[in-house]
Amino acid sequence: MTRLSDYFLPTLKDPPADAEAISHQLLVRAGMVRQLGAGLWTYLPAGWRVHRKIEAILREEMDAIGAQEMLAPVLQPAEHWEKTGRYAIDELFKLEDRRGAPMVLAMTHEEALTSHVARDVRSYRDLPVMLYQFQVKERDEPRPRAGVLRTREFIMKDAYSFDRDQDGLEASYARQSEAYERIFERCGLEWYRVESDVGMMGGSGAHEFMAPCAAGENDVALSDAGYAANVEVACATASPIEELPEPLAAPEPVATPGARSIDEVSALLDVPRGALIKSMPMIVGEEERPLLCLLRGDHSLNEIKLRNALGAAVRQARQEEIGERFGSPVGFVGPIGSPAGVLADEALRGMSGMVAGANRADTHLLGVDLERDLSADWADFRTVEVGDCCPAGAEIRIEPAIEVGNIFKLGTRYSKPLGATFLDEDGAEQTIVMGSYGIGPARILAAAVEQFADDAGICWPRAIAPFDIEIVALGKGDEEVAKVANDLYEDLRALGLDVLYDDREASPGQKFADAELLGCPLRATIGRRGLEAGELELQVRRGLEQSALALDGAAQEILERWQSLA
RNA sequence: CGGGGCGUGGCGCAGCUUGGUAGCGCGCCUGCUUUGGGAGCAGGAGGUCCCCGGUUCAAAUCCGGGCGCCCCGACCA
Repeated sequence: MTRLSDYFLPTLKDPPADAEAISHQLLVRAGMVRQLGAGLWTYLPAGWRVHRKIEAILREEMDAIGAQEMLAPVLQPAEHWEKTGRYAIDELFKLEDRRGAPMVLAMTHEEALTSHVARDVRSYRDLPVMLYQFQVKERDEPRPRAGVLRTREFIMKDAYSFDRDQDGLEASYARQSEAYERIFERCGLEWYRVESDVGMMGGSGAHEFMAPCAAGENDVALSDAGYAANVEVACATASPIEELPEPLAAPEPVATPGARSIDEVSALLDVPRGALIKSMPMIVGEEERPLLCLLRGDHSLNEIKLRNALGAAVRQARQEEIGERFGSPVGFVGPIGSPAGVLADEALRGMSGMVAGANRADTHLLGVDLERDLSADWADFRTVEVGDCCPAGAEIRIEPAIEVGNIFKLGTRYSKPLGATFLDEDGAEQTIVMGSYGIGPARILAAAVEQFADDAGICWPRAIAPFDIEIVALGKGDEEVAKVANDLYEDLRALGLDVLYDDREASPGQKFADAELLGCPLRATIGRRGLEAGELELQVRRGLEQSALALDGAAQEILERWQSLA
């Protein structure tokens, strides 16, 4: 019997001073997690129960699509990471064994799993295969934050698909995606699937599963027409600029002494910020090629989109490089007459009467029309903004969300360097086509706290609550109360519910407060008052609605109520 | 990596400016009373004041160095 009097659930009246995020505060206060170091968290019994419930759901859904559970080590020889070129990643923990051999702590398991498949899969007959595990990941995060949301060590469900060709990958990817939808639905989260950047994973396509919440680290662009994308990759049509200056037959210089920023120039010339052309000196790729990137003055550059458009790494030019490579004083850089290549953002198409830097101190040009005045390359590399229009014409809004899962089409990013190949029907050697699919149970847990908490504490979705119901017995030493509580406990257990029994010698207020903090979906209160009427009181945690229940047949009634909860 | 903040009993904090007995609330232990919304009374336990060094008769307090943690940004499957 799980009695609170001997269960390790150290609750706190006040949140730790350094906790900011709601999930951070509540998980600590409710006695579910404790911090061991920056980004290093221990799950106490109640918190671990939630984690395990989430794992169970993941396991069922992975098994249901034919994925096979296994386990690979966290500590790995560096060799495999050198082969895939990921040994240089800053977030990768590196160490040496006693012989001085370079080792790493895995941040994900593509190298390990792909190596095994490379060794043991030889024939098209062995494919496709989908493997998964729950395993610790280690990442030397530059900044762990928000309690359990961004940590240096965490458990991930990571799955990997191995197919013989792109069609196979597409099918595996679709199966995983559908499983993910069922998983987040079952966990009771509010969630959506968005297009995402492939990032350091490499590969040809990716989606993220996002749970909207205040503590979210990602910004997601959404529209009522169903558009959903991480702002890192989101594309939209810009809202037009009102009151553009008159177009001119040709660009004309204008004195703008000391006006180096968009705001200064806009104020000095009395034109909207969007009438300016923002010229951003960038340096592209290994070869350090200078490139002048042009944006509407009120827009901002999205380095990820730019990198993806160029297919190369980019960075902003340093102050001294601007003079040397872009031939202009800082603050007056512009496209016309620029020695560097020019790449204009699509939002500038068709605009005339624009203001741009003149590549001369204290001077700008009026009446610039990019398509008329120079031949630039064009691409979409601006960050979308609230009020833009999605492809279906609906207005874009942006909200914070936490990434709870992601799926990647890896292609041959790992199979090629690790030699994961097979022989096809014709005896020809082919490279395996891969996908990878990750979910962080801790993030599901934290997102659920964030999404459903109220002033009193956590309100767990039914499927992942540490316990289904908490019985609160009132009245110290009242044997009848204790007996009724005990009986109810056993009856509910027999019906398959997880029950927590608060049998402590604490005041009613304290017990109620702790129960609401922990957030089990139901609370059954048994006290003298109710007993005399032959009743107990049932509280639904979400909404705190209370009702009286006849003691006779209470367990069955409670089960039915529980089944009807979200 | 840049900016800011914090480190004093389990939690939240005061004390530091102006050096001299380490304090408050909550929690914890014991006893009695109390039991439908964080109870009352009485008694009690618990602190290398983050660490190292310096100044001083004397350092939580002043000085130097280090470490840890949090927040913002950069970064980030």
